Amino acid sequence: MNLRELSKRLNLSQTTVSRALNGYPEVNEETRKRVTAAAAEFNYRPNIRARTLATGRSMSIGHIIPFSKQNEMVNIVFADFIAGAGEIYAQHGYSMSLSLVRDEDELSAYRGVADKGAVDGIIVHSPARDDPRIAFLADLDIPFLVHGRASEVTTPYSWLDVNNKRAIETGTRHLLDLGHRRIGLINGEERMDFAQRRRDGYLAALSAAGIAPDSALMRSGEMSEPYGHLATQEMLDSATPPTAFVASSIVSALGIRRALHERGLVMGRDISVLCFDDEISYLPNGKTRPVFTAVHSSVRAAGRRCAELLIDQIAHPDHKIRTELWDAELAIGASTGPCP
Amino acid sequence: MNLRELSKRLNLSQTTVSRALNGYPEVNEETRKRVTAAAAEFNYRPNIRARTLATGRSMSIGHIIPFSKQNEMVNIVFADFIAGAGEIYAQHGYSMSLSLVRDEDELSAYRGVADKGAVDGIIVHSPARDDPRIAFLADLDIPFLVHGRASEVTTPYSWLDVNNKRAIETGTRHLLDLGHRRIGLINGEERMDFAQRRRDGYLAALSAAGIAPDSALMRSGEMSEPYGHLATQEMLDSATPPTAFVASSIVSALGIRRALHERGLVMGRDISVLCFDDEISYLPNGKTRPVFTAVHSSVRAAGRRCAELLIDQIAHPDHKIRTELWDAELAIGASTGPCP
DNA sequence: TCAGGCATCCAAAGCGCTTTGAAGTGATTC
DNA sequence: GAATCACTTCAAAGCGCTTTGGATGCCTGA
Repeated sequence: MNLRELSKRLNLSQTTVSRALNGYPEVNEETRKRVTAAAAEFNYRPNIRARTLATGRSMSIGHIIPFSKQNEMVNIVFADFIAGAGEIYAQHGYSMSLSLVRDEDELSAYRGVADKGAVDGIIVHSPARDDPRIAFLADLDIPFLVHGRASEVTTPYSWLDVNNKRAIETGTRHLLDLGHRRIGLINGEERMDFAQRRRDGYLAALSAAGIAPDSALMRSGEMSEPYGHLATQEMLDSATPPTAFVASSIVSALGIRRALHERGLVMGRDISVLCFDDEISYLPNGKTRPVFTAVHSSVRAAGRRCAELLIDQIAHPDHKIRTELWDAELAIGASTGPCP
Repeated sequence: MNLRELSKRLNLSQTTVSRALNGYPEVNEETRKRVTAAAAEFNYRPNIRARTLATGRSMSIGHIIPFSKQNEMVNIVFADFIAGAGEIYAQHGYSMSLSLVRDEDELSAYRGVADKGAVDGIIVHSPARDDPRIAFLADLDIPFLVHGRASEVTTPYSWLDVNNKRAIETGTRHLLDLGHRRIGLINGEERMDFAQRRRDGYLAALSAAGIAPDSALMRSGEMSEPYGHLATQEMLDSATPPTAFVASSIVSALGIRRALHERGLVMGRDISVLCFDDEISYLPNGKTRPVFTAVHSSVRAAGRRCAELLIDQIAHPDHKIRTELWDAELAIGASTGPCP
């Protein structure tokens, strides 16, 4: 049952039926009732593909999600970001189209996203510092927005990011204020822009306190529980172990906690732990009394806001670039205390 | 630059240009070269919307992901499932379209998925026991496959599921074999089909060992770290605390571990913990020596297989229903030991 | 010489919608 | 009585591709 068929049965033109169903004003109320009744009776549902071609808009937003072949990991925060963005999309009648693209894949692998007309806009996740996707998309002349930034990219582009540097700088200063002098950093992979910025924040805080960085205290790798565990073990085994840790993710922090427990160390007393907390829904840090002292910023809220910004950008292609920098907040939890 | 424009410049018909670009045999090699060269030169990319309308296939698979308003959670395993499915889709030229649908939303909220022509097939996630989506989709007459099952639904449908009952039954028996008699169950929400089946497995194992179930030892709720923590605390505070726990997820198991540590209890010695492990990429349980004794089954592999089954179903709409039941494997880790 | 076959290419008809521009009603106004 | 207007409705032209059902020319073999 398509529009032509339906309009024939109603003895009306396709125009009228289409307008009746889409709520246009120039159609008699009585006619509209007849039409909607018939549509329901014959179980008519418009073909979205045809509509999409006729209107020139696909009402769909693409998400490009990198995932590394190496560790077969999708970024931890992704599910919550999507949940936030999905909420906004639903409100505006958009749907969401995903492409998981391996690190090593060609840019041409953005099938279903970069294809002309497949989506009305694109959100880019977890950019690397010199992410080639950004120039590629700018060239494609399609609205897009980056969650995060790519410091080495010179093309202008829209983005929303957390002030990662300031966040970790603040967190590290908190540990310094507690008297810690040897602070371990367990970071994400530093080709990722956010990881680089977090390291910068860590270094800035040390430097402000007049402490020389020690490369033995800085690790970067996948943000998984076992990596946090491993890195902690190794640092604690050194001759001059750290008295505190800064973790780039609450997931790595879980690994730190496990390593400390195994050695009978009490978190917040013997060793302090501070982490960046994206407020992942199934790993909440506790509202009133956080388990981990953390700088936190809701990735779900970021998803919502990115969706809003992109939709706005699609609606008004005139003023192009928009950027937003969010500050993370420090919340003191049970995992930090004065340097013993 | 569209097909017509391009064919004009080449002094060829649209037919020939289209065929040249899509690799049909009935076009001169020389002409094909000219065409591909011109396509590259003018940066021609076919409009996917038009193709989709002309071919009648959207080359896109929809995923319906429920998420509960209540706890604002997207199922933990979702990201890895998607990563697996996405791999297969990429191989077959499909893209992936997501709809996050709130529990309380009407079925009509499946915009962009149930819309006619938007997708060629659908994967349904985390079905409830009487999930209304299944009958709805069967009615829509579109290929779909359920990851999991819905016991109370009578309409036949395709599915892939883990044998949740047997898995937890096996796990529970392992604890019983170690001498445990009071075993706590920390389950997911039991309107979810898998949670119900896991409870069934737990009860079956107890019953086989001649142990009467104790409702004080059975909890169900969101599969988050804090819930695991809370449930454990409460059970340990009872007059007759359990000596072992069965957790429905590795995430709840993390909460159990935290609660035990807080009380100075050693996991695997004082209290045993067994969990169901979906092999989430950033919470791996350890290959050689698992942290948790667990019944495990890869949700990423499930994603891959679901994608394969659905694509096959789309290609051969004739033999309709296909089902697959996977067995989870028990792997002994460090978290279980003889009842003290 | 001509039928038949092969290799290329093409015109045109969709796919199922939206939207433009125009036209058909009565009712109202001058 | 003609002109104007608001309200409805419609025919038809796209949107940009794929695909059907021929054409066209050239070569082969009888």
